Amino acid sequence: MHAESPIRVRFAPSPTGRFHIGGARTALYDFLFARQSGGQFILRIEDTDQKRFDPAAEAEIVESLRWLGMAWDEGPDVGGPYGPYRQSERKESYQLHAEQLIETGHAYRCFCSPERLAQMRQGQQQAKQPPRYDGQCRALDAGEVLARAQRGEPHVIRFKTPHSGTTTAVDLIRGPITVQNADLDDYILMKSNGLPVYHLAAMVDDRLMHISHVLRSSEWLPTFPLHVLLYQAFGWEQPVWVHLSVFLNPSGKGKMSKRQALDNKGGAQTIHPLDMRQAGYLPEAVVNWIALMGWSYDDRTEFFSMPELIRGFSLAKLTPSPAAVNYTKLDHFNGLHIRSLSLDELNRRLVPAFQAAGLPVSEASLHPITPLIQERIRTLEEAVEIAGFFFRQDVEPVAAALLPKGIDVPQASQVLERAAQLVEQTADFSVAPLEAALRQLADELGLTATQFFSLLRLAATGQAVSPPLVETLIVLGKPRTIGLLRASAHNLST
RNA sequence: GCCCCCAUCGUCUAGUGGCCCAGGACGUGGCCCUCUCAAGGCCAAAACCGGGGUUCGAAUCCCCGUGGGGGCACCA
Repeated sequence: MHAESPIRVRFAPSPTGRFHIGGARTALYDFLFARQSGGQFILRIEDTDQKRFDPAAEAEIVESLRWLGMAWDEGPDVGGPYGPYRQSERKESYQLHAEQLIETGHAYRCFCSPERLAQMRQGQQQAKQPPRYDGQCRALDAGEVLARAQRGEPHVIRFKTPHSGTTTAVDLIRGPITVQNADLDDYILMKSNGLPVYHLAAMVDDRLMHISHVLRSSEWLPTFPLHVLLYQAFGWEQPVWVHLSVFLNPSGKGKMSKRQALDNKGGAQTIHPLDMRQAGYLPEAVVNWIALMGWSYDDRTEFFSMPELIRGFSLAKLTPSPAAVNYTKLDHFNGLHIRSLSLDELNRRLVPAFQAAGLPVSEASLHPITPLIQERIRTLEEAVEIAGFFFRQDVEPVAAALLPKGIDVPQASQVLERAAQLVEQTADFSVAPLEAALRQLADELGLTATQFFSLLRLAATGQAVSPPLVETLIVLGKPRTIGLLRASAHNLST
């Protein structure tokens, strides 16, 4: 806890499933804190559970963090001075530390079978007792233990939790938390397969990797005292502990989970960063959004770029209460970030969205369209909805049933023909003159601008909603505009 | 059942004893702008969980309730 010691933080996910925004936020706070303090951000993979291990999960973690713009200084792929950075590759270290605990009287070997433990737990639950190890192996004779172990009898190593007294664990944002040691269990530290459990592995690694601040989910609060006890048993100085609040479902009821997030209709509500990428969200927006769930800067500033977050982040402004995920706010941030992008940058990011929809778009062909839609879209996906017609050859002619109020079929046909003629005769096909000419024509025809432009919009785009019409016609070009207007005029006259 | 954490508008939050009959943002409603849709501008409704203390004074401190969340695995 020395102020002078270098700041080192780690994000230590377990590769057991899809990577979600809860993990992303923990990583983000780690990253921000490390960057602003000139410290190191370390990625450590906690893969000690063979049963739940999923090789695809580590790839998703890496890909997600990269997409979100968080680079780590040490990790399984880049190495570092305290590697390896995968716990499955650090077995010996855990074994050594467990042995040390046994030697110092802080741990013991337990030969109880999983079956016996299950039975014991069941009995305790029926008797409305808290399920805890009954300590049968705790006082085993040293000679017997040695003999059984040497014989190869399967066993685990348990922490010898004090039966009396209290333990105080200090969380940076919650203050001291004191518990009765009697309420704690003799937790398993090493499984019978020789692999450590989180409690041992994480503490040993944090120590060996010189982690100065531990930022982790508040799911660890219940076993926080055990972790402190472990540090004390080893005689180590503790890091600064920071437990981050959990994310709740949008309803505020229950911990955020995949199932409930997907239950909400609307489809776009995913908790996975990579799905957000696919749905047309900007990494800048996702980062901005998750940064503000559990942390705040002041009483008014909400828009942040990554550099601004690095500058403004502070552990002191973290909040301890759980936060319900709010997707409309994500949309809002995405809109803000889309509008803050340069035209060229937005253009570049828009191309893949159109291509994913099967439209033949290039950066060059999209270039004149991007400025027309920048302030109209909230996701990159929406760009396809609003401007996809530019690249489609199958725009439907106006149907009689869709005509704007106050215009009948013969009149509509006539208006479109007149508009086509006007376009044909316009020498200077640019915004100001074309708009002036069109408005004059609307006037001559006795139509309001809304009626007139609505009709043209339908004919030129096949949509009731589009970018500004005059600009749209210019991008479409003279021949295509004339063709589209006449196609509808013709369609309505037959 | 036991243990732990949390508690300000619907949601995210500001607030660390007087600046607060509580500020911002999203969303919602209205108005303006306007060729549609947006964007933008203006306005509005909307909260200190309850009860006891402490104090000249409490959203802020303490206690008790209540509510919500988390945990109680040879998972992390």
